[in-house]
Amino acid sequence: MPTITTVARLANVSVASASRVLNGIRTTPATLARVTEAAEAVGYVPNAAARTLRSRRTGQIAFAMPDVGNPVYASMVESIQDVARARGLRLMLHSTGADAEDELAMVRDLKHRYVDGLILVSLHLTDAHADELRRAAAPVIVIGSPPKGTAVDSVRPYSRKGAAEAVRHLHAGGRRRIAFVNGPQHTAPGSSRRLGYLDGLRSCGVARDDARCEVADDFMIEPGRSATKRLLERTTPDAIFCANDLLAIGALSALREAGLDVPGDVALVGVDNTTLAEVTWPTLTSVDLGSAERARLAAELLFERIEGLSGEPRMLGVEPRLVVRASSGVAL
Amino acid sequence: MPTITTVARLANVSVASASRVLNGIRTTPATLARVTEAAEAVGYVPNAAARTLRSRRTGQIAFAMPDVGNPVYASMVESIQDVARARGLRLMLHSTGADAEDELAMVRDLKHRYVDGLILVSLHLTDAHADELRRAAAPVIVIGSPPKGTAVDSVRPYSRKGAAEAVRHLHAGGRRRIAFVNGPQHTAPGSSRRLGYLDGLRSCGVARDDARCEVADDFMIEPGRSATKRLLERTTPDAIFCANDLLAIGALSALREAGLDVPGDVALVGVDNTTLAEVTWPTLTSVDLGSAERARLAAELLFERIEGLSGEPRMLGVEPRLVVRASSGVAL
DNA sequence: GACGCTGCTGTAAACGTTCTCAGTAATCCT
DNA sequence: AGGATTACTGAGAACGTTTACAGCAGCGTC
Repeated sequence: MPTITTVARLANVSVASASRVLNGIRTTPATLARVTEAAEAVGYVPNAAARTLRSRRTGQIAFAMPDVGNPVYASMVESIQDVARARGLRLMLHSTGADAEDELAMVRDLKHRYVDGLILVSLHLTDAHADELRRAAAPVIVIGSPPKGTAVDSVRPYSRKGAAEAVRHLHAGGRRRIAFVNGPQHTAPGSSRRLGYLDGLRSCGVARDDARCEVADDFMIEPGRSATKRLLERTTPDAIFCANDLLAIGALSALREAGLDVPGDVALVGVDNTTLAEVTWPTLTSVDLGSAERARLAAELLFERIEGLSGEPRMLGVEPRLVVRASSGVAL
Repeated sequence: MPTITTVARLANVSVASASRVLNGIRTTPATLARVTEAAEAVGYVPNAAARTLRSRRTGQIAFAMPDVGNPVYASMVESIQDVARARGLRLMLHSTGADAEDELAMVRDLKHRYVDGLILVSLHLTDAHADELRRAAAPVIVIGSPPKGTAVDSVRPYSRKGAAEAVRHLHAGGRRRIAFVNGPQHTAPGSSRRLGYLDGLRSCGVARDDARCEVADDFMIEPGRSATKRLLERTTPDAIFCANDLLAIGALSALREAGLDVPGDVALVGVDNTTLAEVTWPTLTSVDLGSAERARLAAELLFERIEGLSGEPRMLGVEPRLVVRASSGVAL
């Protein structure tokens, strides 16, 4: 494998000169030509480890998310990859399984300095996170809602607002018995979507009825299905707001099994506006929390930090947007 | 940032001894204790670049696929990540957009030695690929069908067989006008699924009718939709076999627009058995080509090569499996 | 008691870059 | 023409590890 020394020797210059040419620092046309030619001739490619060791830049960033299989995160990966590619950076992926310990390990691992920074999606940021984030060895951007006072850049969704909007949309469509299928309530999305649901009811003047709320074990299809079944055993809603699209898809199948028509008997709204929402039948009305956009912003915040920007932690948000499709039964 | 020198100094030993302890090479209990303690005390973490530079191992592998957004690849990522994590390796992701030049660049980039190996999903392996793969700087495993004689380990799907099986399934369900919506034919999946479709017809004794074949620009939903529309303009099939699930989902929406019932009027079968297949209505019968399994195998082949295994290129395959759901209109 | 082992340890080289610094050649100005 | 300035080059240190090698105890053997 040719090294820069090989090139220098062949071009009859010092390694320093070779390095300069290879890094685009201006030199005499003669040396430039000789080095370029030599590098070309031996097929020289700089060694990433050596370069990193010396320059303290890896040219890599990491993205850690709960689950690669979830289309929301897939879309985030896509966004980040776009930005990264534009800057010539490589993207390292890590699926944490929403495990706090694993998330923490990820932050701690930054000490190895194998990446220049990290974008972390966490559903539930604990004090331990805040602690670890404070002494992180490289810039970290959190996608999610860190508790007040956590010294970290973050990009958050306005879940609560979006959820309320969804409820109002259902109400405007004439629904009065609006149920709620949530994911785990101790997570940030779980708790804020619940608050949003309640906000929505309140702003429509509908009394809250806890019998209409059900919690699934996880933000996934199958848990959504069984939660909806439990819900239907004790109440007959004319609409269900689900805390994300996967839950909504589960609900769809439970409703279908129960012989209920969507949106005829029960209207349905999800959250996240994943690609799945266009694929179901009926197509799924969903609150777009701007995942792709949030990921893009996170990537850009990260790059600024990597470039050396210092200063107060920044907190960005992306406005929710209701995407109306067939499942909510409201004409456009 | 503490380095191994810091630790050595604090423990009052040489860096060599510190290194040995840190790498689990046996020493005197006394030094072991002193070094471990010192490392603990200063929060020492070895520097990845330095370690890589010296040991020529990065502890990273790369996975390059056409498109992160496609659930097939997402499931592959998941599989690979599982295996990688079990071995303490990190996973680098790259989305090529199915661009041959980008794929080649990926292989060439191995010369930078920032990963120990690469798993490459390519839809269309050219001679240029074969060439580049031969002189790859690190082990590469291809998921796909490299042309005969390409010196590379590969894990391939039996698309042709799977496609034929799908056609026979439709025929067994009483369908006689079985159409085919394919993706780009110059790709490996495109051509082999086409051959499989023809095999299937032949083995059922149904005459081939090119008017029933349509080609979409890409293996995606929207192209599938418009291809199906074109198809319906000139013929009235009672079944459509689509070259993958995304095309099938597009077909579903075109059929619905045309007022045709699935599976009543037209039966539908896709390929890949993605998570989407369970989400559509009706649920989608699909040929499972074992993506997750193929990815897992690829990862394992790769690790063996990284461990230093040499020898003839190996070629693995995974048997297809038809997963019957509602869209094909055949009782289970 | 001398000798050869065995088992640790420390010194120092190596991995492949980048970059500071000093030196030299070329150019400019007066 | 001579000094000041500029433009480029080369030597060599540094980045943080791992590891070959030599040194040196302590030990058992004859």
